[in-house]
Amino acid sequence: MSSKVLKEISKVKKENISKLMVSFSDPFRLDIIDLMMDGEVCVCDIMKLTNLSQSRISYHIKILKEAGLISDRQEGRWMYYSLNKESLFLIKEWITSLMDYSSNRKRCCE
Amino acid sequence: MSSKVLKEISKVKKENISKLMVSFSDPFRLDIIDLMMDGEVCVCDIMKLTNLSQSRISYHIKILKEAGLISDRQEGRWMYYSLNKESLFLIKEWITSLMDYSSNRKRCCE
DNA sequence: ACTATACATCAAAATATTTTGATGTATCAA
DNA sequence: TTGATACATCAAAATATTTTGATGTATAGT
Repeated sequence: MSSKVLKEISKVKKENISKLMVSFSDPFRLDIIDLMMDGEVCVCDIMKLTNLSQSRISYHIKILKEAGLISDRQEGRWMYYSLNKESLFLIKEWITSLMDYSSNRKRCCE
Repeated sequence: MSSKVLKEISKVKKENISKLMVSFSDPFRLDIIDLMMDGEVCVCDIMKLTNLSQSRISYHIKILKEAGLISDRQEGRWMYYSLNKESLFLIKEWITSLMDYSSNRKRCCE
């Protein structure tokens, strides 16, 4: 399967980006990400602010974590989650390279 | 449901971004997007280069189109698809605003 | 008018993701 | 050590997405 831009930034990164995009593809995850904009949040914060159930939040947090989008830090009984700037940078980099795609039009099927 | 950054860039744009992210969340769609990097492609091109079935490609193309990520142009029996720079810009803008999130750490649950 | 090509659309089946509710684990405070 | 809190994990159910194969539509060439 051809993959110009994605191949350029390596196979590993392609999988990273794929997971990051999946992270962003759910509206509840977008809301959770949005809550992390101000800094760290714990699951209890997210519960209060979104009315999602605890296990439901844990499920989405897990996906964000496995995508490398967030980091966690334990403090007693609380888990604090926050956004990883490196991951955001990776996506931005990819979007930028997509945007720089050559705009010269070609014909096909000839 | 709270949505700071997303709210800033309007409800309509939030839905746009959500759809764009869904577009990127499938590996085959990422491959199709990648093929469009060099300019326009037709379904037949994508078939040749990816070995996906025609209806399968049509299905994914439809999702990309509904997300506003690609434009089409008909020429005889062929449909030519290409990436929309505006959509890519929208995503980049969003990622950028996410990256600019304030890094001051807060406590919660107190 | 007939046939082939290029693609879209549809319904059913296959598959994947998400949600729920129950249970498990670690921490803390009394 | 007991009970409460904060969260993770699990299996089953609910739901959503994707794939397949068949059929439909428009265009083009003969």
